[in-house]
Amino acid sequence: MAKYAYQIVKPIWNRFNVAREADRDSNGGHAALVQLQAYLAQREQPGDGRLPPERELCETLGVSRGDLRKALAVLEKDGRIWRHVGKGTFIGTRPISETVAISEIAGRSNPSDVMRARLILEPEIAREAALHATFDDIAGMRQSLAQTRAATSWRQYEHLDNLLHRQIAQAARNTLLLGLFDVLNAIRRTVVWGRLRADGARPPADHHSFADHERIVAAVAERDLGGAAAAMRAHLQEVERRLIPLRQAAE
Amino acid sequence: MAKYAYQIVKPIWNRFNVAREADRDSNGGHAALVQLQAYLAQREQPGDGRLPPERELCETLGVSRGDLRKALAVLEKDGRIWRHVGKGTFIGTRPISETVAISEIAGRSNPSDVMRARLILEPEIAREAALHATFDDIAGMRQSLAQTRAATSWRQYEHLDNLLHRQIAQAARNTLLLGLFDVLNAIRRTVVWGRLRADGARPPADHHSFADHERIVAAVAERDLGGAAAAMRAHLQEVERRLIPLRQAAE
DNA sequence: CAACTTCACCATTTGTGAATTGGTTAGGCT
DNA sequence: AGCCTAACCAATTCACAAATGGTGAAGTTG
Repeated sequence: MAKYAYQIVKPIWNRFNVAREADRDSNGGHAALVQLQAYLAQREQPGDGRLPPERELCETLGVSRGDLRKALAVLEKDGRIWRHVGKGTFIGTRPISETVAISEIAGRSNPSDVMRARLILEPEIAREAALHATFDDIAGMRQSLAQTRAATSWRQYEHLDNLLHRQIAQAARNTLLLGLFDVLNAIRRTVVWGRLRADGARPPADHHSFADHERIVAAVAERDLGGAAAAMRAHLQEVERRLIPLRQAAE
Repeated sequence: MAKYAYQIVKPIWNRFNVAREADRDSNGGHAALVQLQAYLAQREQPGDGRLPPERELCETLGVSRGDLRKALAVLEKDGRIWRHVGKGTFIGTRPISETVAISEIAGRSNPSDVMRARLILEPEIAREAALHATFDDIAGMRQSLAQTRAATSWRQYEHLDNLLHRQIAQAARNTLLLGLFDVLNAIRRTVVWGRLRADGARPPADHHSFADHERIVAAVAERDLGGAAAAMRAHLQEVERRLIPLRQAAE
């Protein structure tokens, strides 16, 4: 299966070998490097910048695998290629890390950081939601709102609260903002992990969040951009205010 | 392979069926729900909170798969279980994904989404930076600023521009905001990948970004919170304005 | 003896195909 | 009209083989 097209480079080992001075030692590696550079230079670009496997390439170039690896190591240090076990050898710089570890960020963040980030992101997301929400979005929010009031346990309430906030983020119709919201949310849940409320089996009927949430959804439904943002900001500030005594009690 | 131990619950279908009033319709779903709740209640916790597959469980409980699925849907909506195709059904809340794939978000985002998100995040990050930046932070920004002016190629300029914006985010002294900035930045680089400028070998001396950046850094240095946010917002809006003709030219 | 060559082995990744599992639909039945 | 059954669909998991860079041990050569 010859996926990758490449041409054979005639060995020019001897030419360079005898021409250089004081290379009684380690000239093999240098010759392989020259061979490899010549190979790369005359190589056409197949889009995918993958080189043949070492075991093939060393035969193609007429050098041993050890020497080829020395040459490849030089090019890798220069940033001209990058390698990975099981993947192969590729031309160019190593691609940026494809994934972000939630726990890594969460481990260096505290609840205050989380609250600050929420206060920055979520009001503006609510503003976008007020601009882009569909009727179905709003209907879904109203349904969650009603279910939130009917929650019979804090656990169920927090699940529904989560759902409502995410519905708002989804209504913003911006997958990137939704992605950032999800990242922030995952970190929040990691940071406040285990911080359960024990003061009552279910949220009281006059819990501030019910009215807060209603104001937010109402503003979104009325396409009141500023009102949605303000309502969300007020809600989060109230949540923050209630969080402080909890933290003090934990000390 | 019976990985999961569970006991058979004797059908109590009839008891509930005849006891309820006015349930000539849709009592099947309710009976299945009661069966399922009884099953979950008497079930011991095997650490792994996995339930048997639907096809087994409906036989065990003596209900049809359709009714079982209705009951499972209710519990899922309550946040008591979570399900996923190919994985199974599990007790508890859906686990948060430990890693977020950049390309997954980037693949569903467009440059407009990116710009909107930047306009939301970065001005507020600049505000935080104005509040928390140390002298070393500001000195580093000024150095990057000077290097940006001295860039000899667009590629080098963009590298330094990147660095400056990240220094600002770092100065906010909020690892969570910095993490969100990094995520956003990685997505931005993926979305606009390959959108290279061909109109000149290096940025012109009167490029708007130079003055923009100077205003931002100056506001941060003077601890002018609102000024830093406003300067960053103006900068990004200018970037956005310059982006539009590029997009039109691409059509 | 020092360097090179060759070979074997290791850890990671990729690819493939079968089996599993939640989600959905069509047909028949009560 | 609603329920049941069966079949199918799509996503996931699992096991296994092949591919690939990384490493070291033995033999070879000058």
